[in-house]
Amino acid sequence: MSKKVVVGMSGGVDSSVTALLLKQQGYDVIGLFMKNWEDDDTDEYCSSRQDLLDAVSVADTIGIPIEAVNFAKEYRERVFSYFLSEYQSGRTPNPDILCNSEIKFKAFLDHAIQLGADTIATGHYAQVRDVDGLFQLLKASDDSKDQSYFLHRLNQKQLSHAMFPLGKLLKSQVRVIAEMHGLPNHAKRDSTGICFIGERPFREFLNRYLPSTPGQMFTPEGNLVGQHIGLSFYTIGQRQGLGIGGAKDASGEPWFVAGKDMTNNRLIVVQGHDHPALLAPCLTGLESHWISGTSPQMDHPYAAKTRYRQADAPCHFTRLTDGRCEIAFDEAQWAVTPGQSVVVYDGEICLGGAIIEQGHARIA
RNA sequence: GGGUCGUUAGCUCAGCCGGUAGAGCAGCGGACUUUUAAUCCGUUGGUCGCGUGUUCGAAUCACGCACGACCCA
Repeated sequence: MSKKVVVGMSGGVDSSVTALLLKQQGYDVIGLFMKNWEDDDTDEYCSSRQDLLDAVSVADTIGIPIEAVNFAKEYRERVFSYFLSEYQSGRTPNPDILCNSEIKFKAFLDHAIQLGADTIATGHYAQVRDVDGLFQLLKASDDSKDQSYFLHRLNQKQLSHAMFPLGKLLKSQVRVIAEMHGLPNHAKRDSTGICFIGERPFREFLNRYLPSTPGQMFTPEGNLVGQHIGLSFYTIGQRQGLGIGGAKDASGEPWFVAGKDMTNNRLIVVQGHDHPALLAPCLTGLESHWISGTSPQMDHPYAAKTRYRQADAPCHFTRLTDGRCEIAFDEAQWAVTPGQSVVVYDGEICLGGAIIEQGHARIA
């Protein structure tokens, strides 16, 4: 009897090819379609019905069973509530990281185990390596699609049950495979936006859940330069949506969000992409999570990124108390944003990371 | 009361000695992207304060008016 693997199928090309490859390798593959968001099933942004149809169609083509599961309650409780409270506190969370550690590799994994499977597979671009019983998360071969950033909060148990069959493939190869095998969604657009919620006018979406408290925009020097609609609706490094054009001493350069003064409800903005207030050579992190179970070494050169799809930046790590840590970069990083995650790499190995508490102007 | 300067796209401004207007920012759209940003590409938009005059022709010259800033009394 072949090994049973449950594949999370989204209706997209990546998870479809994942299922296809596992089937070809002889696994007993079961497809599961997750529906985790149903707040606005009626409106135009809900594409999950089409996604389900695509997933079913692909399963049919491949010749595997598929069923749908609904973790909307879990998603709302474990991911979305956090997402909202973070925004309300003025930070910029990354819900998809939580979605992986709490939904796909927890609720979904548990469900798969109940179905009699020992392993789940997803269409993530990343790799797992078993080194004498210690599971490592590695970057994908296709560096431009690497999604280890989103998976850095997985633990040993979760990784031990995970497979990422696309880890050694290029995205372009995945599309070719899909087309070769006649998968009906081989040309479907890559999905973007928050996992399960999708892409949508973000302010409008947030505004449905969060109160907006308008206030004023100031420069660090204390000059009033504009009005804001509520601090929750901005993030560090943001340029668009500020509505500031032409000031008295205007250099003609665009304006960026450099900070938030929550107590006075003020948005701090600066002019020019390279303004020093946007640069931080150092940051402190909260809720550190290390995949191996132990934190990185203090005197070892690592690389880290403070945002998804950012180039790894050389840095050094310092462990602090209470799950906090400090990361000092060789070169200052642009728009280090509280609430986002800093993810640490040792070469191709993703070590884990922490939630950014604050960027600092100088190394402590 | 007198004088100087200013009034051009949503904002800040450029348009030399006349031939019916441009740039940055903002805005909008697209690309990139399973967070949010950034970045890149493209793009809308102007009775040139109002009136009269000079001229073949005025945002550009002259005169008057309005408004604004500053200066002298």
